[in-house]
Amino acid sequence: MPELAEVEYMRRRWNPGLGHVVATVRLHARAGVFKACDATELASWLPGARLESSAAAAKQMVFRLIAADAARTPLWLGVHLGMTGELTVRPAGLTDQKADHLILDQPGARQSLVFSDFRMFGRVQFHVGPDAPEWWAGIAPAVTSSGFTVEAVTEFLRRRARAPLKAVLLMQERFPGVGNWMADEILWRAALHPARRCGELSAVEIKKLHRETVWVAEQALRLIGEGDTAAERWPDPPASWLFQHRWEEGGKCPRTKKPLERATIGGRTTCWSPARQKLA
DNA sequence: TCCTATGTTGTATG
DNA sequence: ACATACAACATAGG
Repeated sequence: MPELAEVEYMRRRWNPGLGHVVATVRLHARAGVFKACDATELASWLPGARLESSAAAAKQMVFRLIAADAARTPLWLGVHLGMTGELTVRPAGLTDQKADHLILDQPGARQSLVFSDFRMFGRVQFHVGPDAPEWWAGIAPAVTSSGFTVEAVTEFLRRRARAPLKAVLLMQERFPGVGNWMADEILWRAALHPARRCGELSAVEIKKLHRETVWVAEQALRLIGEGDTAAERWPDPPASWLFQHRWEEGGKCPRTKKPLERATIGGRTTCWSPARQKLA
């Protein structure tokens, strides 16, 4: 499920754990969920550590802890939700579920912090020491930051001149946090056909693409900021967004009221409004 | 049975 | 070396 704003929403779900000590850790190292980290190291460092803070960037989350050793060693716990990952806070004492991968018990708060993901495309990362690990420090500047410039987008599109716009918007090294629905939303608002080749965009079109990328990210973040993280799901955007119509059969473009189209572009199911987004 | 799914990565090909 | 395309990963639901 999770793209930029939804990842931020999931991060906040573990907020009740801030300031509390993780007494015990239970991990179920199935499939590839722990393949990006040393699960043994994680299991030896986390017990006794206190959760200090958390942050999200792109589709990555980091939870910062202070270890229980005399040196108060900083710990970095990373979570990527993949397609179906979830973070929850569970009352202490409940039995583990089938899709649970990592459970941090905080008896002082009578709760456990749980990472579950039935499809197992999610990833846990772990790093010990004062310096930020590459998987966190190496994330591209947020699309809502001053580092996301029209010039950077222009250069990026130029180097990928033959690729369809849709495929390039999904590239995390320039559009961190953008996923399938955000890419479609951005292109729809910018009135750009998803199959357009990146190299053929005018300066004005690139500017529109940049502006709508920022807008969609900002609005999505604002929207989920109003949501209750104890709820089943984050608040969906209003009906004026393509988001609300992209999956429904016979869906209509909220702007032109003409039928939407769906096809695989850039390897992903893509929805667009032919009346608004032209190829030529 | 076959198809789909809001993600990333490894591999093949150009 | 770089850009591009696509199978693979693993599971559930229509």
